[in-house]
Amino acid sequence: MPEFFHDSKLYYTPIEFALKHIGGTWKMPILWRLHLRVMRYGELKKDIPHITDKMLSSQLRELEEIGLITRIVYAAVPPKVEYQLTEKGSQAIPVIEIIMKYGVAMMQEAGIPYPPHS
Amino acid sequence: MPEFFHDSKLYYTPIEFALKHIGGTWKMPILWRLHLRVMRYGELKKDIPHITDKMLSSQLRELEEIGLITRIVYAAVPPKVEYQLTEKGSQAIPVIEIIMKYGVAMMQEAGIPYPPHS
DNA sequence: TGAGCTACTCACCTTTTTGAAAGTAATACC
DNA sequence: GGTATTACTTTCAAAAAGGTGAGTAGCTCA
Repeated sequence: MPEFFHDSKLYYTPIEFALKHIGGTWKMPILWRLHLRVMRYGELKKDIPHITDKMLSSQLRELEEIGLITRIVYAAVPPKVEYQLTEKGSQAIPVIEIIMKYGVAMMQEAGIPYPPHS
Repeated sequence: MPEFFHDSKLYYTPIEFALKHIGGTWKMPILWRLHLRVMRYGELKKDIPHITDKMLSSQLRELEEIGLITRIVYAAVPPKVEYQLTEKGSQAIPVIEIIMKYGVAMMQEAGIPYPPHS
């Protein structure tokens, strides 16, 4: 059985392990934006519709922990913090891109227009 | 805001919509096997470690509902039911493949051997 | 003095997903 | 009659994910 432990969690497949890194509702939208440019916390929050502070900061922390992004703190008041994709993080971008394209294709097959008129 | 409804559920991104089709712990492992060959319920159950009857049958029903697989019932006792990937389902295979490869790459970077000796 | 700014954290709650265990239908075979 | 077979369903429980609303630090500027 191809199963394994990592950080005291049991995984069954590489798929599960992959989605531990980039899965959930918010991780891919965050990574995608950070691959376009370095962004501050507040910029991400404005740019990602509906995300809450709790989800944004928890997901950023998780992404930092597994090494996909870097957190850069500037000693200033009010605070300034930037997030940047790492080399490891950039490996996720082609994966995210193909999932996005698949999603758009499925939407078209379902008759949903996208993007919903600009 | 690029958000939309489908089947009375609100989606924020194409990524979310894609993962509605192929996301969760079990859908990709199922689809991957069915792309290799047509399989019976019991064969899938034996081949996918740890999956329970509840998860297998519920995931198969969801995949059938959105048209990624076909359910073929033979009038026999005891029952015989086969599952087959549809044309629409086969569109998901390249996506699954790239996620699998990414998962394996992440495992190697984490020092986890895969497959864990055959 | 007091409001404003930024990047958060915390406690609590609801929803969604997954799991465990048991039960069922219909027929064949002993 | 009793057992085996296959493909399920049902109920209850647990865990994981996500959402809500409020609060905080520390300095600046009016």
